[in-house]
Amino acid sequence: MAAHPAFADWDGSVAHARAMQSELAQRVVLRDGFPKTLRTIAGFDVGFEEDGAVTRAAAVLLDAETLQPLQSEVARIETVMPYVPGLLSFRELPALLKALDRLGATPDLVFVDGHGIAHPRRLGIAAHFGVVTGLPSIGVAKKILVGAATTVPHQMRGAYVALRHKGEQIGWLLRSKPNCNPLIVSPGQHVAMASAADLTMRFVTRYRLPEPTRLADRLASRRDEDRG
DNA sequence: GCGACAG
DNA sequence: ATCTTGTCGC
Repeated sequence: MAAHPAFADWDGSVAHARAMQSELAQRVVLRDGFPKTLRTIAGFDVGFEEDGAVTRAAAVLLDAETLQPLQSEVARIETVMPYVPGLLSFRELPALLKALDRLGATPDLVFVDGHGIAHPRRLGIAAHFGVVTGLPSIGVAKKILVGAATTVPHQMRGAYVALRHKGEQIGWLLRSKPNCNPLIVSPGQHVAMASAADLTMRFVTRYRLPEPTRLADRLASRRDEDRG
């Protein structure tokens, strides 16, 4: 099934995938582990072609200071698994890792479209990506998978409220843009809960999505009649 | 048992 | 995720 070494020991079953998530979740560290001054950051997202038969991942490297894109890569692989809520990383991570490979560079921080620890077993695709690569990561999703917030964030840009699940905070609902649905931001690897929202807002310009994820989104989807 | 369910 | 034009609201 999966062709990437990170999935070499997976027997292909849903049960084993869940067990692997629980084990990998133990390795997630919620402590800021990135340079004080970010040099480069990257955004990752996935899209599909050929009716889902082909998985296409996009990676965009940006200058953390100017937010200007420095490099863009698109990787394609044969789709390895259907979409199953909670097991998204087993479907999309192989392609994302290939895109990171093509990037060659080592960004100081990575943003992945999807959840970090805001997941049933605390291992959303951004957290999985971080544990496997060792890179600091943050998950930026558009919808909640699990958990709930007591209130909604104020309409002011940058406002946020906690997303909780089973007695613990698993992320934030962040109003990145006024009058737009809040983003669900959660730490992946080497990022503290308290820093996740700030770090994300740091890269939001005039759109709902932060630049890293927004640019990767355009490349992964077929909106920008593409390249690669 | 019944719904909810990232992309 | 993906198929797709116009339209309402800030």
